[in-house]
Amino acid sequence: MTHTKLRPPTMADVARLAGVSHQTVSRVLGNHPNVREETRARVLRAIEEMGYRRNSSARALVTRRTRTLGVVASDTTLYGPASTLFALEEAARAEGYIVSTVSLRKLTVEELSEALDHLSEGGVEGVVAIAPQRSAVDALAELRHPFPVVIVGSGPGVDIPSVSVDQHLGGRLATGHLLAAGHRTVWHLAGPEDWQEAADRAAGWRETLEAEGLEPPMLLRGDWSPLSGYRAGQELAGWVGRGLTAVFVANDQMALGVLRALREAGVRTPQDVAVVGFDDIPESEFFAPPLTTVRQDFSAVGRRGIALLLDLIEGRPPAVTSRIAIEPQLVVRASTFPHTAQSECVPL
Amino acid sequence: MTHTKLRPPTMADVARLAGVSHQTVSRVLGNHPNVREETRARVLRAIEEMGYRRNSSARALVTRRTRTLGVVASDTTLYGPASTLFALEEAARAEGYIVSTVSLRKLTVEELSEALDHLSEGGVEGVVAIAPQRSAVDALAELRHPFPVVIVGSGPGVDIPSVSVDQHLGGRLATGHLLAAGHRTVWHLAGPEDWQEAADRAAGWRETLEAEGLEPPMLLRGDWSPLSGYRAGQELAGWVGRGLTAVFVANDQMALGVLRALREAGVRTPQDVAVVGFDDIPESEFFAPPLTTVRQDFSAVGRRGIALLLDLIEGRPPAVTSRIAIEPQLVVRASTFPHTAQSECVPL
DNA sequence: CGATGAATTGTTAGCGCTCACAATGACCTC
DNA sequence: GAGGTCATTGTGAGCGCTAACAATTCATCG
Repeated sequence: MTHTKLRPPTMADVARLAGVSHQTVSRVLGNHPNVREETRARVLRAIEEMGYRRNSSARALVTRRTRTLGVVASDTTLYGPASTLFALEEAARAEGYIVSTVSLRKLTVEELSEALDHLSEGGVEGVVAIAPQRSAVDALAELRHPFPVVIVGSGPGVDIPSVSVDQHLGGRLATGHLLAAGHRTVWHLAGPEDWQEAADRAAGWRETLEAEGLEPPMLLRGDWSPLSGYRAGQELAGWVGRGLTAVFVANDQMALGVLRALREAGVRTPQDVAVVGFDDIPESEFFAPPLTTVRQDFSAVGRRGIALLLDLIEGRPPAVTSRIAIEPQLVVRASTFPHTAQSECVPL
Repeated sequence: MTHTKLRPPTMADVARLAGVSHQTVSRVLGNHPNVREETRARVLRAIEEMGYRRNSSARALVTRRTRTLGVVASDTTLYGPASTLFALEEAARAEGYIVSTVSLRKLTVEELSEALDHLSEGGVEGVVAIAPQRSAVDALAELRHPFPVVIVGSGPGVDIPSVSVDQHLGGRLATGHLLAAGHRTVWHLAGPEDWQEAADRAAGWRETLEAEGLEPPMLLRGDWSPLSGYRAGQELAGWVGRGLTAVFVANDQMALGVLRALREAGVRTPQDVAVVGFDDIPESEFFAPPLTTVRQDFSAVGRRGIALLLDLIEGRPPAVTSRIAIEPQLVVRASTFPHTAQSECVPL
């Protein structure tokens, strides 16, 4: 542990010790080719000896590059946002960028505006916003900011570059799977109205039913929490025996609540009602019963998001398009097939 | 959206437009008292008009303060680390600091060393390490770094300032609760050996039993995952009828796996075996049955961690002590009392 | 009415680094 | 051996800001 309050050594100090000019030290640090091997070694020794580290502020001042990206997120203790955050940081670090994060409790215009200001003070070169609500996207579109912004987690909406998972396809996969299993229709417990993902999943569900000439049953809404799923589950339990045999729930946490409500109502899963979730959180495999769900590749979202943002920062034309959609994947478990006792993905 | 590639306006540009010196602009921005009201207004108008923002690098260079803190974490998609991360960022932002994060997959010496280097390049003034493994703490103690480091999540260990929840107390609370409910003894499924938290929880469990003159039963180990809990649960099921009526599981995710294994083995919870978890993840309330568990105040950990780090950075003597422990809290649900159908904390 | 001090504003000097360019010297070529 | 090339190193300027000090203005008072 070495943290003296004295002024840390500068490049000039190192240069003096190594008997060269400060510029030569800079060249060594910058891996400039034209430095004699012996000189380089001497400089490196001096750096080591003094415990020298380049002053990032001075460097940033002259290069006009802070190599720092910002991320704005909310609900970061939930699996989805947490995974996205992780993926973004990892991808950014691989490109040599630092990531500064702001985690909001709510994505209101005021909070978003403050967050962007805060990050701006931190000197970020660009920002990724994990903004799954449409209202947040709209707010973002209105805000002025001196750097490029990429949205992650909301599909096409306003005119801001975005990366997201193809939620519509996810909804089709889930619904199609249930129909293929022989169910006459599929009910849906959706997420909050304002969420783009919720809307897209619901749209995928509705269109799949309509493509089969089926009239979609009443749509229920939750707020992503297990509690809201539990309440919806109680309502759903009342429809068992009146045509309800399959439910597509818009996320795994709500599905957990639904499973509990059904269980408490004496409804068996999957014999009486099959349930499909969305997200594939690590716990899903161990629910009662293990949950069939739709897995999203957050890592890909993170990589694409960072790549897109860097394109924008560098002024390059964005790689392919600036509206990137990533394919989700169905994971079948016991909550839809009574005889699939275990996961098909991670066999026990 | 305003991000031109032209050089952004400088303080001098603003000064020219406002008809003052750049220093006066600096004074306005710094809320210096001795600026005439009319001048201040003129400067603010010019700032507004040009969309001026202070260059943080130039500022940091001269003040020698980046107002940036670093956080190193791993397993950030898990509830505990994610909550801690969130709390740390929120606390730091409240103090006007930016937070740069590095999320590692494993806390090896190499990864930690690279992480600290990376953050150092980012110019952090100090770092909070969410390092629950003892090996990580040891590694941290050996690493040289030019800024103070605070550890969060590992109790007293090496000579590094730390903030953590009193895991030992948590273990006592859980075990005491089961004994008070009339169980003759309590089994324990612990976390990985290397984790300080796991060791502390196990120690609390063991000492509570020993204080009652009881010989602690065989200790089982998992890796925090539901899968490892499931496997341990299968083993535990074999001991039912041979003195096993209560299990204290070191986290909620493993408890989920235990519950599933018991259920599959035809063992009822809590009638045959009572189960207590640890963490109080949002899902716990909806497990089958709802899980009695120990809740940790991550928000307090975050605030205290940041406060401690800032004390160190400012060179102040740390507020009280540099070994802070925060009290956890028992949350009783149906997995220990058959007749408590619902949570006592969040009534449905 | 000129002196006194407080309020307000301006001037100058770096912070530590990179960039552009200049200088040096070794080594060729004709 | 004069001129040219290349590799290597040094010099000077300036990035945009704040801190210290200097200068100016203005109200106040003996």
